[in-house]
Order: sequence, then C-alpha cells, then structure tokens
Amino acid sequence: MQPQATTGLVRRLREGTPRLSAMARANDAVAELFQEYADLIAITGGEAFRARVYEKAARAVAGYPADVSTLDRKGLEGIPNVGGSTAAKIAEYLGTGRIEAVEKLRGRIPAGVRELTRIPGLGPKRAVQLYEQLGVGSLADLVTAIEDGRVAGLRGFGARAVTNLQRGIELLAASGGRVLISEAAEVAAEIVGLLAAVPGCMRVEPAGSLRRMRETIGDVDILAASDDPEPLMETFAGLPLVADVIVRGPTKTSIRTAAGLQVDLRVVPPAAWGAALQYFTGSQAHNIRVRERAVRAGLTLSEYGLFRADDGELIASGTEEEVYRRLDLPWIPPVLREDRGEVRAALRGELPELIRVEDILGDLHTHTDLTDGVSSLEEMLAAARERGYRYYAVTDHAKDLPMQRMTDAKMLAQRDRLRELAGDGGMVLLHGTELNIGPDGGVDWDAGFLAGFDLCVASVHSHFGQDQATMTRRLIRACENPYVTVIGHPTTRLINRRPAIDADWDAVFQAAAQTGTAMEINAFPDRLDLGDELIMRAKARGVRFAIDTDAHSTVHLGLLRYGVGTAGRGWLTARDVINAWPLEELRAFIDAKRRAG
DNA sequence: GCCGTTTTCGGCCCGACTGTTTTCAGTCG
Repeated sequence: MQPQATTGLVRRLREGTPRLSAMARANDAVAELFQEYADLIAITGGEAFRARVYEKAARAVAGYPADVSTLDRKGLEGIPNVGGSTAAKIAEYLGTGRIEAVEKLRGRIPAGVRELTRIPGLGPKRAVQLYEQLGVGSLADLVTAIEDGRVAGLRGFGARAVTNLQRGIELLAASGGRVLISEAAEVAAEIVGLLAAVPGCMRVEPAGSLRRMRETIGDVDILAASDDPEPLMETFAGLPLVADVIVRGPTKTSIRTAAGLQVDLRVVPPAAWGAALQYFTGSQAHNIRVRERAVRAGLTLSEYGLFRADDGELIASGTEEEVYRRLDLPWIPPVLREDRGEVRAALRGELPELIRVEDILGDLHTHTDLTDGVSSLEEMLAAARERGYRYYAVTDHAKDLPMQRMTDAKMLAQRDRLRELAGDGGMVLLHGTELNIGPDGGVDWDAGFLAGFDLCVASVHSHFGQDQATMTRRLIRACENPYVTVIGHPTTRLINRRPAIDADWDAVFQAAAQTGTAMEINAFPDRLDLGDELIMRAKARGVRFAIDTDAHSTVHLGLLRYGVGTAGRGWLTARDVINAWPLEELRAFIDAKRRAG
C-alpha cells in the first residue's frame, strides 16, 4: 500500500459516515454513553453480562418516548432495563454532563482501541491484544503495524488473519456499511428469484433487517429450506453478482457483491422453516428476549426449533406462529421485532393492528412534469387509478422555489385541467401544492390563494443550517398556518447524504397535534422521513400522519411500501394515518383546521 | 446490573464458521 493511499484511507476512516440526524435529545447522548460504556467493559475484560446490561439500557433509553431530562428518579427507573444503578448514572449525566464510571474506563484505554472493533472480524479481545502487545491505539497505528509486519506472528494472528484484517480495514473505509432498503431489496429479489429455481429448494425468502424493514440495511440475509443444501450453496457462491466469497460452509455461505453489499444465505431443513425464519429475522435483541422467555419455561429455542430443555424433545419448528404460540405469544410482526416493548405488549394482548399497504386509500404528495416530475398529469392519474386509489392529490411545487418556475396562472390552469379529468374512473382528484416553508416559517401564498386548494403539503427546502430555536419556531409557524394540512419530509434528511435539520421535535409535534397538522412519512427510500423513532415520539403526543410517496414519476407510486413499513416500525395503525381514512373523514380533518384558524 | 406467569437470588441465547489451536477462542448475527 502506498503511503499516500494510507493517509487517505485513515482520513476517511476517521471521518466515518455522517450522522443521520442532529436531534439533540438527552436520550441520544445517554444512549451513546451507555453503548460506549458497554464496549469499554468488553474491551477491558469486564464481565460479559455487565456489558449486555448497558447495551440493553442504551437501546431502551434511545427508544423511550419521554425525554429523560424531564424524568425524576422514579421515572427513570420506569424505563425498561434501567434499574437503580443505571438511573443514578443518567441522573449524574443530567447533572454534571458526564458519568464518572465511563470516564474511569476511558482513562484505561485509548479511544482508538474501541475504534478498532469497527473493523469487521476484529472484536474486543483481539483489539485489546493489539493494544497491549504492540501499542496499537488507533486505526492509523494498526495500518502501520501491519505494514511493518509486526502484527503477523502475534499469537492468534497468522498470515490469513492479517490478510483478513487488511481487507476489513479497506472495507470499513470504502463503505461505512449500510445501504438504502430499496437497494438491498432489489439485490435480495434477484437472488431469491434465482435460488427458487434450484432443484430441491422448497422455500426461499429474505429475512433479517430487510424483512423488518429497517431504513438502511447492513447486509442481506436470505433463508432457504431444502433437504439438500449443497446445490443452493453452489449456485449462490457462483452467482454473477458475487465479487468475493467470505464464508463457505455446508449450511451457511456469505458473499460480497461487486457493489460491496454482503449477502448471507442460510439453508435449513424444511421442517425447521418457522424456527429458522424467526431466528434469522431477528432482531438479535428481540431474539434474546424471546429465548430468555423460552428458558424460563424450561425450553430452549434455536434456529432448528423450540425444544424441551430436559429431554430435548421438539415442541415446535414448522411455522413462526407455532413457535410464538408455544411460548404463549401471538405472532409478532417483523417490523415490531426490535425489543421496544413488543414482547410485553404481546403478552398483554396489546399489539397494535399495524397499518398495511392496502389500507392506504390515496397518495397526498405527488408531482407532475408541470414542475420537477417526469410524468404528465394524465400518466400519474392513470398509474394512481391502476393502484385502486379512492382519492389522489396532485401537489406540484409552489412559486417560492424559483427553479420550479411556478406561477399563479400555471397553478390555476392545472386546477382547471384536474377538474375536467375528475369523475372519470371513480377516483376523487384533489388539487394541492407542496408549499415551501421559508426561513421564517412563512409560505408561498396568502390565505386567499391557499383557500383554493383542496389541501397543502408544506416542506423545508433550504436554510437547513438554522439553529434549533429558529428552526423549531419555523416549523411551528408552518403548523399554525390553517391551510397547511401536512408537513412534508419533516427532518429533510437524505439518508447517507444529508443530516436532519435541528429542531426541538417534541415541541414541533406538540404544535402539530394541537393544530391538527399531519406529519408526513415520506416513503422515498433515501428519505423515510419521519423515521421510526420520531414517529413513536410524535404518536405519543397525539400526532396524525400521512404516508406519501412524493412521487416524481409513475414508478415512484410503488415506493409506498417502504413508507408503510416505516410506519409499522413506529407502531402505527390505520387510525393514525389520515390517508387511510375515507375521503369524508379526511376532508373533515382538513376543514376542522381551516375553520379553527 | 437487571429481572421474575415456578425465582427478590442466581442466573444471564444459541449456533455456524474461521483460523490456528492439538481441543478451542473469537467473532458474528
């Protein structure tokens, strides 16, 4: 490796991937500290279960709807997996901005050692070994140590291990890891289609975070059922899209595509399908929760089935429903399997009846070629009718975005055209617009002109860098506009490309709930905005939602499923979503706000 | 350090694969 290349590599490693959001909530800082504490415990050789305790606490705090800074000691202990000691640490952080126990461990090991564990294949044990035996305290140190040949020859580091380490470092620098759900879904669909044709393949489906519909995917998990795994393994490892075979065993093979995406294939006997699908869907945290429950019932759960612990007799394995049922649980939808209280809710019979794609009766945020869309009004309407929508809103950009060249006259002409097309085919046409929320919270037109629209979406398109107070006022003022029905892509993040704007989201959601303004769940795969955690926080404040595609072409209407998946991850039902309501109810929602204003 | 539909104390999910190991530790999911 050339020295110059090394420098660039290390710089990219150090910069890492941009944070997806800049949401300042004490919960995020606390979760971050607890995760670091868990890592440090593992690195310094602390007891494994203590590391797990803080990992669980980190997740619980990050996903907790209430801001921890508003909770007293008792409230803190009410968070799942937070007991007296952990609550004390949160209180300590809120009071002093630091946690002494974390500082202490930080003092024992350089931050760079924790950084090392981001390299695939390098865990806490070997990272600390590199530090203690070679003084490697950063990624840069490690690159140098490998080049100097000091790593080869360490106990446990053969030639093979060093090669893998080098590859891991390059991989970390190149990808930073996660891809959009749409990219992963396309790769998965292609592979599933090819494997389904292999003789002996009984079933094959994507599992993992793709089945749980996480907003980004680290690697694609595919599960297949067959009594004869070898032909599947053979086919998989030989697919044209394979750039690299990482792992190749009798029942598990991992490859990397030319684009750098890792895909894992697991093959299980058909009789174990349900247990295996449950296991490989995860999340890991959900599985641990479910397996602990099995252990307490004198059972043990693996990808091969649910067994009695004493004599090993098989209790269930054929379907997921059966596995959950034998643990006295209803089937839990994959989008909920994140250990965010779904097992507890399931036990109480309180699982939400999640919104489905077929519940959506119309799209409320779409474009045409009048502004930046590529399909004509007629083409968009035909595609919408094809989907069976009851109603459909056309919401081209308004006049404050100069690049869109919108004028009052063009907008009114579009409205006339829309009215002419109405009544044909039973789908009700709504004329709307996507307003621009200006830096001060104002929008493109005055009340007189806005009153002519059936509904308005309003979104931030510029001045992303405003401070939190200004941005919060801006969004609240938009909510207070009587003609704004939906706030479009509220955080304006672009996944892997642009961070979220900084706002006090709890204050914004409060205003949205009070004014009867819906928050959009923009279904575009690089937006998914709001995301699942903010959806949960908004729902807790009584906010309503609109799941829209923001389609700029007829093919984009099909992206709706990603928005619905994200809504499900936020525990939403059809009642929470205004475009799952009959038209009369939707109109009543719009009119109530206009009258109140 | 947290937690309980047999527990307020004594446990803490489970298996595949790799590499280097002469019987298994480390890592991953």
